[in-house]
Amino acid sequence: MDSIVNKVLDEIDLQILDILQKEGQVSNTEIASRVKLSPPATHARVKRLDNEGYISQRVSILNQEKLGFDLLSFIFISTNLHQAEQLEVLESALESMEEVLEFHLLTGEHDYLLKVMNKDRKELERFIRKLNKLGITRIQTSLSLREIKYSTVLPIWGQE
Amino acid sequence: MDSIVNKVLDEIDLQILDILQKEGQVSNTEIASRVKLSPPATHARVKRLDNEGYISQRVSILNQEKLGFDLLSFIFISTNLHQAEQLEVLESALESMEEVLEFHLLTGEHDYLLKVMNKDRKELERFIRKLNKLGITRIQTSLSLREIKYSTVLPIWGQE
DNA sequence: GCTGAAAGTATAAATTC
DNA sequence: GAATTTATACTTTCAGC
Repeated sequence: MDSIVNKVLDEIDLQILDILQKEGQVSNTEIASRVKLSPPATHARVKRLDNEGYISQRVSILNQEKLGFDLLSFIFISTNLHQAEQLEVLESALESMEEVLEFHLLTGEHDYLLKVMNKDRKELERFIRKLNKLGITRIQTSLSLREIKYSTVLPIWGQE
Repeated sequence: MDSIVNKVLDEIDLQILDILQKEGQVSNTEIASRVKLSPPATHARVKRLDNEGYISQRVSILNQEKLGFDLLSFIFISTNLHQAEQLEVLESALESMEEVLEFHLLTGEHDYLLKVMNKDRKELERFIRKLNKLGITRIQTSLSLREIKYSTVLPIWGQE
């Protein structure tokens, strides 16, 4: 046995979640046949998993290249802000920017990592200028030359 | 006007893609009413966008916390491998690991960034040991203390 | 791209195990 | 209590226009 998970989710629930996280489009009927349950029973489980918050959202992943997004950057930023309010302002400002795809507080003193998607260098430059106005003291930008893997799939069966 | 995009995709196509990337579950009927087209016309567009590869995949995003994934890390690795074959072996080894959610080649000499999801420190330690066996000379690990934002949505309307 | 009809799904209710 | 079967509403999808 593994963790808390198995106390509320059985094997079939995990199977369903794993199907959904890999193929969001698959029909309830199809899931039912794969987990060897009737469609209504399966549907009830999916609904339960949804209501209980195991499924955060269903989305379509668009093709970055075909839509002209050629410039993915990872930007480390540091700040010398210390008051909680100031940090909150900074965080909500960055969070609301659509080009910011991910935003993490990292270990260390007020070090953040941003994953930023832009169409081109000009847009990235504009973005970095916006950062400068927010009380950020240090900015270190790394460009992604090639995205080797991009997955939203959690390794729910563990790894060996 | 913006880019190459608008030569093959009109405003309605972009609207459809934007709806889909934010709400993968929404029905064709609903999309149709939002873009003010009939369901069949809308369906034909969605199918076209799918066939032409604008939609890479449809997925469900699961709740990390509820499934016990408490440890998200960003790992920078460097290698002194230079032969293309060796690098390919390294890349495909890392790509196939389920705990590796993202994998990017960055600017610089053979510097990669990994986004790695683990349940706990023990699993992360096991993962790092696996890295050591692959000819990686330098490993720098940053832990995410808090995920402030996580989005798969491309800013297709541009940013201001 | 639209309208209207046919096929296929999802979902609710009633029943059984 | 949970899954199944039966029945209904909805959606997708295929004609013809």
